[in-house]
Amino acid sequence: MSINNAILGILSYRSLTGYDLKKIIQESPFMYWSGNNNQIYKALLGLLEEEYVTNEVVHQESSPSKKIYTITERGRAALRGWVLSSPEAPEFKKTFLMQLAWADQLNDAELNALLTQYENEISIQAAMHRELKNRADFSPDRTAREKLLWDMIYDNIISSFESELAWVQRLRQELDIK
Amino acid sequence: MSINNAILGILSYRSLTGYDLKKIIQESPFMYWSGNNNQIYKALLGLLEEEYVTNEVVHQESSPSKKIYTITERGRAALRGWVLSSPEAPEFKKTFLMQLAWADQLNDAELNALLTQYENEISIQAAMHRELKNRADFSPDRTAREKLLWDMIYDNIISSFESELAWVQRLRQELDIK
DNA sequence: GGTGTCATGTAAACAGTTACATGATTTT
DNA sequence: AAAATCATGTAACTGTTTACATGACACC
Repeated sequence: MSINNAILGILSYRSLTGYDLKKIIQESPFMYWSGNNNQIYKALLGLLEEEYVTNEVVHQESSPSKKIYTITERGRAALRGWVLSSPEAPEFKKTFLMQLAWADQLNDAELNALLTQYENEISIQAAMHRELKNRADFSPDRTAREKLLWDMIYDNIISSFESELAWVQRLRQELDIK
Repeated sequence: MSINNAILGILSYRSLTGYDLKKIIQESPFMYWSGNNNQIYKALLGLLEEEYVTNEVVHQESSPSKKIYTITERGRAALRGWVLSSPEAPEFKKTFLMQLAWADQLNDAELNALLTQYENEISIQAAMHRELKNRADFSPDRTAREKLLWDMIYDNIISSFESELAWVQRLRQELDIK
Protein backbone atom coordinates (compact mmCIF):
# COMPACT_ATOMS: atom_id res chain seq x y z
CA MET A 1 0.00 0.00 0.00
CA SER A 2 1.38 3.34 -0.99
CA ILE A 3 0.35 6.91 -0.57
CA ASN A 4 -0.73 6.84 -4.22
CA ASN A 5 -3.87 4.92 -3.34
CA ALA A 6 -4.76 7.34 -0.58
CA ILE A 7 -4.37 10.24 -3.00
CA LEU A 8 -6.58 8.53 -5.58
CA GLY A 9 -9.14 7.98 -2.86
CA ILE A 10 -9.19 11.63 -1.86
CA LEU A 11 -9.38 12.77 -5.47
CA SER A 12 -12.35 10.45 -6.02
CA TYR A 13 -14.39 12.87 -3.89
CA ARG A 14 -13.24 16.02 -5.60
CA SER A 15 -10.42 17.54 -7.64
CA LEU A 16 -7.70 19.13 -5.55
CA THR A 17 -4.20 20.60 -5.67
CA GLY A 18 -1.11 18.99 -4.17
CA TYR A 19 -1.25 21.58 -1.46
CA ASP A 20 -4.81 20.62 -0.54
CA LEU A 21 -3.92 16.93 -0.51
CA LYS A 22 -1.01 17.64 1.79
CA LYS A 23 -3.24 19.30 4.35
CA ILE A 24 -5.86 16.55 4.21
CA ILE A 25 -3.28 13.82 4.69
CA GLN A 26 -1.53 15.66 7.49
CA GLU A 27 -4.75 16.10 9.39
CA SER A 28 -6.12 12.64 8.83
CA PRO A 29 -5.70 10.23 11.73
CA PHE A 30 -5.66 7.07 9.63
CA MET A 31 -3.55 8.23 6.68
CA TYR A 32 -0.39 7.71 8.60
CA TRP A 33 2.09 9.61 6.41
CA SER A 34 3.52 12.93 7.41
CA GLY A 35 2.15 14.35 4.18
CA ASN A 36 5.34 16.15 3.26
CA ASN A 37 5.83 17.87 -0.08
CA ASN A 38 8.38 15.46 -1.37
CA GLN A 39 6.06 12.50 -1.07
CA ILE A 40 2.98 14.16 -2.49
CA TYR A 41 4.42 15.97 -5.49
CA LYS A 42 6.37 12.87 -6.44
CA ALA A 43 3.30 10.66 -6.06
CA LEU A 44 1.27 13.00 -8.25
CA LEU A 45 3.90 12.77 -11.01
CA GLY A 46 3.65 8.98 -10.84
CA LEU A 47 -0.14 9.07 -11.00
CA LEU A 48 0.01 11.41 -13.99
CA GLU A 49 2.38 9.05 -15.78
CA GLU A 50 0.07 6.10 -15.26
CA GLU A 51 -2.82 8.30 -16.42
CA TYR A 52 -4.73 7.78 -13.20
CA VAL A 53 -5.08 11.55 -12.91
CA THR A 54 -4.95 14.63 -15.14
CA ASN A 55 -4.10 18.15 -14.09
CA GLU A 56 -5.11 21.62 -15.08
CA VAL A 57 -2.98 24.67 -14.35
CA VAL A 58 -4.93 27.60 -12.95
CA HIS A 59 -3.26 31.01 -12.87
CA GLN A 60 -4.27 33.29 -10.09
CA GLU A 61 -3.62 36.93 -9.31
CA SER A 62 -2.04 37.52 -5.95
CA SER A 63 -1.42 33.81 -5.31
CA PRO A 64 0.91 31.33 -6.99
CA SER A 65 -0.49 29.31 -9.88
CA LYS A 66 -1.90 25.96 -8.91
CA LYS A 67 -2.36 22.58 -10.51
CA ILE A 68 -5.73 21.03 -9.95
CA TYR A 69 -5.63 17.25 -10.17
CA THR A 70 -8.64 15.24 -11.34
CA ILE A 71 -9.04 11.45 -11.22
CA THR A 72 -9.59 9.65 -14.55
CA GLU A 73 -11.69 6.58 -15.30
CA ARG A 74 -8.50 4.53 -15.27
CA GLY A 75 -7.77 6.02 -11.86
CA ARG A 76 -11.21 5.10 -10.53
CA ALA A 77 -10.76 1.55 -11.78
CA ALA A 78 -7.35 1.31 -10.06
CA LEU A 79 -8.87 2.65 -6.84
CA ARG A 80 -11.62 0.05 -6.95
CA GLY A 81 -9.07 -2.68 -7.56
CA TRP A 82 -7.08 -1.63 -4.52
CA VAL A 83 -10.17 -1.39 -2.29
CA LEU A 84 -11.02 -4.96 -3.23
CA SER A 85 -7.50 -6.32 -2.70
CA SER A 86 -6.64 -8.60 0.21
CA PRO A 87 -6.42 -6.57 3.40
CA GLU A 88 -3.19 -6.63 5.39
CA ALA A 89 -3.02 -7.20 9.12
CA PRO A 90 -2.42 -4.01 11.11
CA GLU A 91 1.12 -3.22 12.23
CA PHE A 92 1.78 -1.94 15.70
CA LYS A 93 4.86 0.10 16.45
CA LYS A 94 5.10 0.34 20.21
CA THR A 95 8.53 1.41 21.33
CA PHE A 96 7.21 1.46 24.87
CA LEU A 97 7.06 -2.32 24.89
CA MET A 98 10.80 -2.36 24.29
CA GLN A 99 11.39 0.03 27.15
CA LEU A 100 9.33 -2.28 29.36
CA ALA A 101 11.28 -5.31 28.21
CA TRP A 102 14.37 -3.92 29.93
CA ALA A 103 12.62 -2.09 32.76
CA ASP A 104 13.37 -4.68 35.42
CA GLN A 105 16.55 -2.73 36.19
CA LEU A 106 14.35 0.12 37.48
CA ASN A 107 13.09 0.32 41.05
CA ASP A 108 9.37 0.32 41.81
CA ALA A 109 9.10 4.11 41.92
CA GLU A 110 10.86 4.55 38.60
CA LEU A 111 8.79 1.84 36.92
CA ASN A 112 5.63 3.36 38.29
CA ALA A 113 6.58 6.78 36.99
CA LEU A 114 7.22 5.30 33.56
CA LEU A 115 3.80 3.67 33.50
CA THR A 116 2.15 6.91 34.55
CA GLN A 117 3.89 8.80 31.77
CA TYR A 118 2.72 6.27 29.23
CA GLU A 119 -0.80 6.32 30.61
CA ASN A 120 -0.92 10.11 30.33
CA GLU A 121 0.42 10.08 26.80
CA ILE A 122 -2.24 7.56 25.74
CA SER A 123 -5.01 9.49 27.45
CA ILE A 124 -4.01 12.60 25.54
CA GLN A 125 -4.02 10.71 22.25
CA ALA A 126 -7.40 9.17 22.99
CA ALA A 127 -8.89 12.57 23.82
CA MET A 128 -7.36 14.09 20.69
CA HIS A 129 -8.88 11.45 18.47
CA ARG A 130 -12.29 11.80 20.12
CA GLU A 131 -12.05 15.49 19.28
CA LEU A 132 -11.01 14.74 15.70
CA LYS A 133 -14.02 12.50 15.26
CA ASN A 134 -16.36 15.33 16.15
CA ARG A 135 -14.74 17.82 13.85
CA ALA A 136 -14.20 15.40 10.95
CA ASP A 137 -16.06 16.10 7.73
CA PHE A 138 -13.98 16.43 4.59
CA SER A 139 -16.36 15.01 2.02
CA PRO A 140 -19.89 16.06 1.10
CA ASP A 141 -22.87 14.05 -0.08
CA ARG A 142 -22.35 11.03 2.12
CA THR A 143 -24.59 8.02 1.96
CA ALA A 144 -25.68 6.61 5.32
CA ARG A 145 -23.48 3.58 4.72
CA GLU A 146 -20.45 5.70 4.00
CA LYS A 147 -21.06 7.81 7.07
CA LEU A 148 -21.21 4.64 9.15
CA LEU A 149 -17.91 3.42 7.67
CA TRP A 150 -16.15 6.69 8.46
CA ASP A 151 -17.56 6.73 11.97
CA MET A 152 -16.28 3.23 12.53
CA ILE A 153 -12.84 4.18 11.23
CA TYR A 154 -12.59 6.87 13.86
CA ASP A 155 -13.94 4.47 16.47
CA ASN A 156 -11.26 1.98 15.53
CA ILE A 157 -8.49 4.39 16.38
CA ILE A 158 -10.16 5.56 19.57
CA SER A 159 -10.70 2.02 20.75
CA SER A 160 -7.10 1.15 19.95
CA PHE A 161 -6.00 3.76 22.45
CA GLU A 162 -8.65 2.70 24.94
CA SER A 163 -7.51 -0.89 24.70
CA GLU A 164 -3.94 0.24 25.30
CA LEU A 165 -5.06 2.21 28.32
CA ALA A 166 -6.90 -0.77 29.77
CA TRP A 167 -3.74 -2.82 29.31
CA VAL A 168 -1.55 -0.37 31.24
CA GLN A 169 -4.03 -0.39 34.07
CA ARG A 170 -4.03 -4.17 34.10
CA LEU A 171 -0.24 -4.12 34.16
CA ARG A 172 -0.18 -1.72 37.08
CA GLN A 173 -2.56 -3.91 39.05
CA GLU A 174 -0.50 -7.02 38.40
CA LEU A 175 2.64 -5.22 39.56
CA ASP A 176 0.92 -4.01 42.73
CA ILE A 177 -0.37 -7.44 43.65
CA LYS A 178 3.03 -9.03 43.26
CA MET B 1 14.12 5.06 19.23
CA SER B 2 16.50 3.14 17.08
CA ILE B 3 17.48 -0.46 16.67
CA ASN B 4 20.66 0.37 18.59
CA ASN B 5 18.75 0.43 21.87
CA ALA B 6 17.13 -2.91 21.16
CA ILE B 7 20.56 -4.41 20.45
CA LEU B 8 21.99 -3.00 23.67
CA GLY B 9 19.03 -4.48 25.51
CA ILE B 10 19.59 -7.93 24.07
CA LEU B 11 23.32 -7.76 24.77
CA SER B 12 22.57 -6.82 28.38
CA TYR B 13 21.43 -10.41 28.89
CA ARG B 14 24.38 -12.04 27.23
CA SER B 15 27.13 -11.52 24.67
CA LEU B 16 26.16 -12.47 21.14
CA THR B 17 27.21 -12.25 17.51
CA GLY B 18 25.51 -10.14 14.86
CA TYR B 19 24.09 -13.30 13.42
CA ASP B 20 22.50 -14.24 16.76
CA LEU B 21 21.07 -10.75 17.16
CA LYS B 22 19.57 -10.95 13.71
CA LYS B 23 17.67 -14.11 14.54
CA ILE B 24 16.43 -12.80 17.87
CA ILE B 25 15.16 -9.58 16.34
CA GLN B 26 13.53 -11.39 13.42
CA GLU B 27 11.64 -13.69 15.74
CA SER B 28 10.62 -11.12 18.29
CA PRO B 29 7.04 -9.88 17.99
CA PHE B 30 7.67 -6.46 19.52
CA MET B 31 11.02 -5.59 17.95
CA TYR B 32 9.39 -4.49 14.77
CA TRP B 33 12.41 -4.39 12.46
CA SER B 34 12.97 -6.99 9.80
CA GLY B 35 16.36 -7.69 11.38
CA ASN B 36 18.26 -7.64 8.10
CA ASN B 37 22.04 -7.74 7.93
CA ASN B 38 22.48 -4.23 6.73
CA GLN B 39 20.79 -2.73 9.74
CA ILE B 40 22.43 -4.92 12.33
CA TYR B 41 26.04 -4.88 11.17
CA LYS B 42 25.84 -1.12 10.68
CA ALA B 43 24.28 -0.61 14.11
CA LEU B 44 27.02 -2.71 15.71
CA LEU B 45 29.69 -0.51 14.10
CA GLY B 46 27.98 2.54 15.56
CA LEU B 47 27.77 0.99 19.00
CA LEU B 48 31.45 0.06 18.83
CA GLU B 49 32.38 3.62 17.94
CA GLU B 50 30.47 5.03 20.88
CA GLU B 51 32.11 2.38 23.06
CA TYR B 52 28.78 0.97 24.15
CA VAL B 53 30.01 -2.48 23.14
CA THR B 54 33.31 -4.29 22.55
CA ASN B 55 33.87 -7.30 20.34
CA GLU B 56 36.08 -10.30 20.35
CA VAL B 57 36.88 -12.30 17.23
CA VAL B 58 36.62 -16.05 17.68
CA HIS B 59 38.13 -18.29 15.03
CA GLN B 60 36.43 -21.60 14.47
CA GLU B 61 37.34 -24.67 12.50
CA SER B 62 34.71 -25.67 10.01
CA SER B 63 32.64 -22.52 10.51
CA PRO B 64 33.35 -18.90 9.64
CA SER B 65 35.01 -16.73 12.29
CA LYS B 66 32.60 -14.81 14.43
CA LYS B 67 32.61 -11.55 16.38
CA ILE B 68 31.13 -11.79 19.82
CA TYR B 69 29.80 -8.47 21.04
CA THR B 70 29.74 -7.57 24.75
CA ILE B 71 28.04 -4.57 26.35
CA THR B 72 30.28 -2.14 28.29
CA GLU B 73 29.51 -0.13 31.42
CA ARG B 74 28.97 2.91 29.20
CA GLY B 75 26.55 0.80 27.19
CA ARG B 76 24.63 -0.27 30.26
CA ALA B 77 24.36 3.35 31.36
CA ALA B 78 23.04 4.35 27.93
CA LEU B 79 20.51 1.50 28.05
CA ARG B 80 19.28 2.62 31.45
CA GLY B 81 18.95 6.19 30.20
CA TRP B 82 16.85 5.09 27.29
CA VAL B 83 14.60 2.87 29.43
CA LEU B 84 13.92 5.88 31.68
CA SER B 85 13.22 8.28 28.80
CA SER B 86 9.73 9.59 28.06
CA PRO B 87 7.67 6.90 26.39
CA GLU B 88 6.14 7.58 22.99
CA ALA B 89 2.54 6.87 22.10
CA PRO B 90 2.08 3.76 19.99
CA GLU B 91 1.71 4.14 16.26
CA PHE B 92 -0.88 2.15 14.37
CA LYS B 93 -0.44 1.42 10.71
CA LYS B 94 -3.73 0.04 9.47
CA THR B 95 -3.99 0.15 5.73
CA PHE B 96 -7.31 -1.64 6.01
CA LEU B 97 -8.89 1.51 7.43
CA MET B 98 -8.00 3.27 4.19
CA GLN B 99 -9.55 0.51 2.14
CA LEU B 100 -12.71 0.87 4.22
CA ALA B 101 -12.72 4.62 3.78
CA TRP B 102 -13.39 4.13 0.08
CA ALA B 103 -15.39 0.91 0.34
CA ASP B 104 -18.80 2.50 -0.13
CA GLN B 105 -18.39 1.89 -3.87
CA LEU B 106 -18.62 -1.86 -3.15
CA ASN B 107 -21.88 -3.75 -2.97
CA ASP B 108 -22.95 -5.53 0.22
CA ALA B 109 -21.52 -8.89 -0.82
CA GLU B 110 -18.15 -7.42 -1.74
CA LEU B 111 -17.94 -5.41 1.47
CA ASN B 112 -18.87 -8.45 3.48
CA ALA B 113 -16.20 -10.52 1.79
CA LEU B 114 -13.63 -7.84 2.56
CA LEU B 115 -14.58 -7.83 6.24
CA THR B 116 -14.36 -11.61 6.37
CA GLN B 117 -10.89 -11.56 4.84
CA TYR B 118 -9.72 -9.02 7.39
CA GLU B 119 -11.30 -10.98 10.23
CA ASN B 120 -9.51 -14.14 9.12
CA GLU B 121 -6.20 -12.37 8.79
CA ILE B 122 -6.50 -10.95 12.32
CA SER B 123 -7.52 -14.31 13.75
CA ILE B 124 -4.43 -15.88 12.27
CA GLN B 125 -2.22 -13.17 13.71
CA ALA B 126 -3.82 -13.49 17.13
CA ALA B 127 -3.33 -17.25 17.13
CA MET B 128 0.26 -16.86 15.98
CA HIS B 129 1.06 -14.50 18.81
CA ARG B 130 -0.60 -16.75 21.37
CA GLU B 131 1.68 -19.49 20.11
CA LEU B 132 4.73 -17.21 20.29
CA LYS B 133 3.93 -16.39 23.90
CA ASN B 134 4.05 -20.06 24.83
CA ARG B 135 7.31 -20.72 23.09
CA ALA B 136 9.01 -17.48 24.14
CA ASP B 137 12.04 -17.75 26.39
CA PHE B 138 15.22 -16.14 25.17
CA SER B 139 16.77 -15.03 28.42
CA PRO B 140 17.67 -17.06 31.51
CA ASP B 141 17.66 -16.16 35.17
CA ARG B 142 14.48 -14.17 35.19
CA THR B 143 13.17 -12.45 38.28
CA ALA B 144 9.44 -12.84 38.92
CA ARG B 145 8.96 -9.15 38.10
CA GLU B 146 10.77 -9.48 34.81
CA LYS B 147 8.78 -12.54 33.89
CA LEU B 148 5.59 -10.61 34.59
CA LEU B 149 6.75 -7.74 32.38
CA TRP B 150 7.53 -10.04 29.48
CA ASP B 151 4.22 -11.86 29.87
CA MET B 152 2.42 -8.55 29.76
CA ILE B 153 4.32 -7.50 26.64
CA TYR B 154 3.04 -10.57 24.83
CA ASP B 155 -0.44 -9.96 26.22
CA ASN B 156 -0.34 -6.44 24.88
CA ILE B 157 0.12 -7.65 21.36
CA ILE B 158 -2.45 -10.40 21.68
CA SER B 159 -5.02 -8.02 23.10
CA SER B 160 -4.31 -5.54 20.31
CA PHE B 161 -5.42 -8.15 17.82
CA GLU B 162 -8.37 -9.19 19.97
CA SER B 163 -9.51 -5.59 20.21
CA GLU B 164 -9.26 -5.30 16.44
CA LEU B 165 -11.31 -8.45 16.04
CA ALA B 166 -14.00 -7.16 18.36
CA TRP B 167 -14.13 -3.98 16.31
CA VAL B 168 -14.67 -5.82 13.00
CA GLN B 169 -17.47 -7.77 14.55
CA ARG B 170 -19.07 -4.57 15.83
CA LEU B 171 -18.74 -3.10 12.36
CA ARG B 172 -20.40 -6.08 10.75
CA GLN B 173 -23.31 -5.87 13.18
CA GLU B 174 -23.81 -2.19 12.51
CA LEU B 175 -23.80 -2.82 8.77
CA ASP B 176 -26.36 -5.63 9.14
CA ILE B 177 -28.74 -3.54 11.21
CA LYS B 178 -28.69 -0.71 8.73
C1' DG C 1 23.11 -33.03 -5.59
C1' DG C 2 20.25 -29.53 -3.66
C1' DT C 3 18.92 -27.15 0.40
C1' DG C 4 19.77 -25.28 5.01
C1' DT C 5 22.81 -23.43 8.77
C1' DC C 6 26.63 -20.63 10.29
C1' DA C 7 28.69 -16.03 9.76
C1' DT C 8 30.19 -11.90 7.83
C1' DG C 9 29.55 -8.15 4.94
C1' DT C 10 28.13 -4.93 0.61
C1' DA C 11 25.06 -2.89 -3.11
C1' DA C 12 21.12 -1.02 -4.76
C1' DA C 13 16.72 0.47 -4.25
C1' DC C 14 12.73 2.31 -2.05
C1' DA C 15 10.29 4.90 1.59
C1' DG C 16 10.02 8.64 4.41
C1' DT C 17 11.47 12.90 7.00
C1' DT C 18 13.30 17.53 7.67
C1' DA C 19 14.75 21.45 5.85
C1' DC C 20 15.51 24.76 2.13
C1' DA C 21 13.86 27.98 -1.56
C1' DT C 22 10.74 31.33 -3.74
C1' DG C 23 7.34 35.20 -3.56
C1' DA C 24 3.00 37.57 -2.93
C1' DT C 25 -0.57 38.43 0.30
C1' DT C 26 -2.84 38.46 4.69
C1' DT C 27 -3.02 38.37 9.57
C1' DT C 28 -1.20 39.33 14.27
C1' DA D 1 7.75 44.04 11.91
C1' DA D 2 7.05 39.29 12.18
C1' DA D 3 4.50 35.29 11.23
C1' DA D 4 1.20 32.61 8.77
C1' DT D 5 -1.20 31.17 4.34
C1' DC D 6 -1.07 29.84 -0.44
C1' DA D 7 1.50 26.94 -3.76
C1' DT D 8 5.08 24.73 -5.98
C1' DG D 9 9.19 22.23 -5.91
C1' DT D 10 14.23 20.38 -4.63
C1' DA D 11 18.14 18.65 -1.56
C1' DA D 12 19.99 16.05 1.84
C1' DC D 13 19.46 12.66 4.95
C1' DT D 14 17.78 8.63 7.59
C1' DG D 15 15.60 4.30 7.75
C1' DT D 16 14.43 -0.02 5.85
C1' DT D 17 14.14 -3.79 2.67
C1' DT D 18 15.72 -7.12 -0.80
C1' DA D 19 19.21 -9.16 -2.95
C1' DC D 20 24.00 -10.42 -3.78
C1' DA D 21 28.53 -12.54 -2.38
C1' DT D 22 31.54 -15.93 -0.07
C1' DG D 23 32.69 -20.64 1.78
C1' DA D 24 32.63 -24.70 4.77
C1' DC D 25 29.84 -28.14 6.56
C1' DA D 26 25.61 -30.99 7.54
C1' DC D 27 21.37 -33.07 6.30
C1' DC D 28 18.02 -35.36 3.25
